[in-house]
Amino acid sequence: MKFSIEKKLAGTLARAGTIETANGTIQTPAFVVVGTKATVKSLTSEQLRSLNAQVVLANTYHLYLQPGTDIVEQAGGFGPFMDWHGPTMTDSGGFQAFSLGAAFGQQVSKVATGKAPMQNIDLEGLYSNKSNPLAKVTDEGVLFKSHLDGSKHLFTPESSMLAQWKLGADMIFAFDECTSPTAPYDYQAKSLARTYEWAKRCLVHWNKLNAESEAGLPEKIPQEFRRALFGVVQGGRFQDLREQAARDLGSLDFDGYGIGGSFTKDDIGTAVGWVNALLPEEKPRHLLGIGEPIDLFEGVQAGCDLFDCVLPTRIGRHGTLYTHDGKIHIKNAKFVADFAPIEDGCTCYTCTHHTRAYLAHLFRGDEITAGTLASIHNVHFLLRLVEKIRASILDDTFFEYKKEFLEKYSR
RNA sequence: GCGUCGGUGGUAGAGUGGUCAAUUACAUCAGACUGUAAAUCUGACGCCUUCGGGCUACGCAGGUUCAAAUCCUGCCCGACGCA
Repeated sequence: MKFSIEKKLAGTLARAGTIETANGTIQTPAFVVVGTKATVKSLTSEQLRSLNAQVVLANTYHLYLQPGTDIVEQAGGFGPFMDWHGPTMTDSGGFQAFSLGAAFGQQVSKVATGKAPMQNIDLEGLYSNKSNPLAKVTDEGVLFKSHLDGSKHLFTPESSMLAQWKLGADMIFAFDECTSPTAPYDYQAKSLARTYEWAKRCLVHWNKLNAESEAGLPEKIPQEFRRALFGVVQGGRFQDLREQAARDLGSLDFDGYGIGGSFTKDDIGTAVGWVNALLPEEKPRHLLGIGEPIDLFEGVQAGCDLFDCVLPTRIGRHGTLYTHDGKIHIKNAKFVADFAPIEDGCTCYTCTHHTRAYLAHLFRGDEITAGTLASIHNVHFLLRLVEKIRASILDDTFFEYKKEFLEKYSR
């Protein structure tokens, strides 16, 4: 992998650039579509190509459990397995330490909502084993109970590197602990220290795997074809922890950085800015799991190059669609006889072929095509949005575009 | 015509003297979802309310009872059986 910065936006941390990989080039900032189990839910790889998706991210935990990393390796990696031949990424399984651990059975997500996210949460319950979670974090690694069959599996930095090696992505993430936005300072600090130790172990093991695979080769693999390892910055909502993590990880020889973990809706841009101000400028930064339109503007402005998010496909499947005037719930009664497209002027397949009334009908009838058509529209919406953000950096109209978009979107 | 069974909220279908404005499911109306335990989950769902409660309701009309969706009588309607 090779990252080049094409243009920096004056007065901000934002930049536009390119990431070259063995499987193609990514224009950044870029929105990475999430294909957890080597499929973007409800979409075929052909549809991803039609949408001009640039890069797909799969998940180590899910593919390790099913069908198993060896099967994926035999297929040539998760990209070829799913007939996706562009750039790829895999997440390390670290997020599942959160979603199957502290978040299990709680109504917390990685982005806390509300003005006082630390209140009204049962911390006692969160950090005891009351909710009987499927993941338990120790210094050695994370002990998972499979959500599929209850079987137990230990993920360590080393096993995650090996699994990701087999999954074959161009860019992979270090194994980290994604903490809850409700976790108190003491826990965040303790977890951060652990994630730092894990980061070093990941680096060592990843280098070992690479060295072994290159041993028999006549010459060294050129940088752009080498597979990349991204370190993951944690630290919750605390400035000192975030900055410490950025300095510590920034001094290690990672190819790029992921920014993970906890935020509140209001501090995404701020907290990310703390981090990116300290991370090495010449390496790409991926804001993990973030993808509301507003967050994308904030993240870019704060210096992020890559974003991934399940929202477009998840909320799409559940009947919520993006428009430039804000989100709409297509199942609402007012759309049953609305024969306009989801959004006038939208060039996606769904909008150029189908009406709101048809979508409303498919959703009400529980037809699986509803999820597909909605996902096509939502993914198209976010991909085009980030493309426009990129263009606005290149021609110095970022702030005008941001203002124009947000005024309409959040009106 | 006789006999049997049955008529419950938008639908299906529980309940068979008080704890019933009535289990549940579906439908309906809304909401949530940010490195996917997610084609998922949550709330509302007779009318009114100062949120204490009040009112009207289980085919219709009467009756028994302190109390009826639940028991009795008549009527109307439906299914099946016998003529």
